Amino acid sequence: MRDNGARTLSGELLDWYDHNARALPWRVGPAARAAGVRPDPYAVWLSEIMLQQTTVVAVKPYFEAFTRRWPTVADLAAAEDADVMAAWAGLGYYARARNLLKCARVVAAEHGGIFPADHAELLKLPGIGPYTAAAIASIAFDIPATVLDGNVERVMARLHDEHTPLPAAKPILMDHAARLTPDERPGDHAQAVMDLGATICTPKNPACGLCPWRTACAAWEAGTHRELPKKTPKKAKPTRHGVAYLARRVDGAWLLETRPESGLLGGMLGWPGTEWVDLTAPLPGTEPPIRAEWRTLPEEARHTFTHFHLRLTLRTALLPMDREPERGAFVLPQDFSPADLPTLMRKAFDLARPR
DNA sequence: AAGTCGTGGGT
DNA sequence: TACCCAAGACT
Repeated sequence: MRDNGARTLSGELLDWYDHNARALPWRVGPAARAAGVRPDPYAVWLSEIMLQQTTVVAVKPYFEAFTRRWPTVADLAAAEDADVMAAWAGLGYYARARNLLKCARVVAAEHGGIFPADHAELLKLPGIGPYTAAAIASIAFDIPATVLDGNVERVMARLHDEHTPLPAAKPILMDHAARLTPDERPGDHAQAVMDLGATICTPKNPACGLCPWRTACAAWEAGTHRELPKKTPKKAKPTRHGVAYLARRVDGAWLLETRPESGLLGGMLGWPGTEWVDLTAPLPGTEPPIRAEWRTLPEEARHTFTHFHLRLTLRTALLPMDREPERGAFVLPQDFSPADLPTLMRKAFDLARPR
C-alpha cells in the first residue's frame, strides 16, 4: 500500500518534472503526454535498449539513424543482420544489437508487430530484462511498473540514507522505489526519477539546492549524500596482448572477417588475428590469414574493455590480386566503411591505413 | 551468482 | 594517469 507521504513525494516530483523534463528525441514530454499524445512503443523500446549502460549523448545519433532507416519494428525485423551490426558499430555491448534483431523478429512474427502491453510478456523478449521491461511498461503503456536503474538506485540510497553497498542493496532500493511509484502518471514518474538522478542527484556534486526532494532526503539531513550509494570495490583490470593482421589488396580491398556470434565483439566485423592472452604469457603464434610479406607496425593499438586492457600488435601487408585467404574475405573499397567497425578494429585501421 | 560484455566523457 | 560512470542483460 502506498501512503499519503509517498503520494505527496511523487506529486512534488511530477511538478518538478513538468517544468524540468529533458527534451529527448524518443520522449513524449509531460505537456504533450497530458494532451493525450502516446509514445511509440517501438521508439521507447529502441531507446531503452540503446540506453543500457550508455549515455544519452552517445545514444542520440544512433537513435536518429536507426529510426530514419528502420521506422517500424517490422522494418527492423526485415533488416539484414550485417546492416544492423554495422549501424550499431561504436555503441558497444554488441549483444544488445544481436538481441535487438531477435526481439524485433519475435515481435513481428509472434505479436503481429505490436509490442505487448504487459510487463511479464515484455520480460520474456530477448534483451529485455527487469529494468527495460518496467521502463517500456511504464513509459509506453502507463502501467505502474517500477524502474530501478543506476539513477534510481542512487536517488533511493540518498533519499533513505541507505549505506548497504551495491549490488547487495538492490532489493532494498527496489522496495523503496516501488513504494514511491504512483498509479497516476507512472510513465512520467519513471522518467522523472531518472531525470532527477541524471541532472540533480548526480554521482558527484549533486545540486541539492535545486532538488524537489531535498527536505525529505535522509542523506541530506545526515550530510552523507556525497558518499552514497556505497559500492563494493572493483577488481583491477589485467592486460592482454595479441596480433592482428591487416591485409590490403592492390585494388584497395581489405581482408576482414565476421567474428563469432558469441563472445567479445560477437557478430562484428574485425581483422583476423590471434587469441588475446594475458601479458605475462608469450605472444600467441598464429598463422597469418594469407601468405604475404608481413611488416610489423612500430605502434600497437591500445584499447580498454570492460574487464581488461588490450595491446594489439599490428602487422600489415600489400597483396596481389590472385591470392586466396585462409581466413576472412576481401571487402571492396565501395563496400567498406571504417564506421562499420567496432572501436578497437577502427583504431587498428587508423594506424595501418596507407597515408 | 560472479563474470562477461564497449565506449567515451568527466574528474 | 587511472578511475568512475552511464535508462543492464545474460550466463
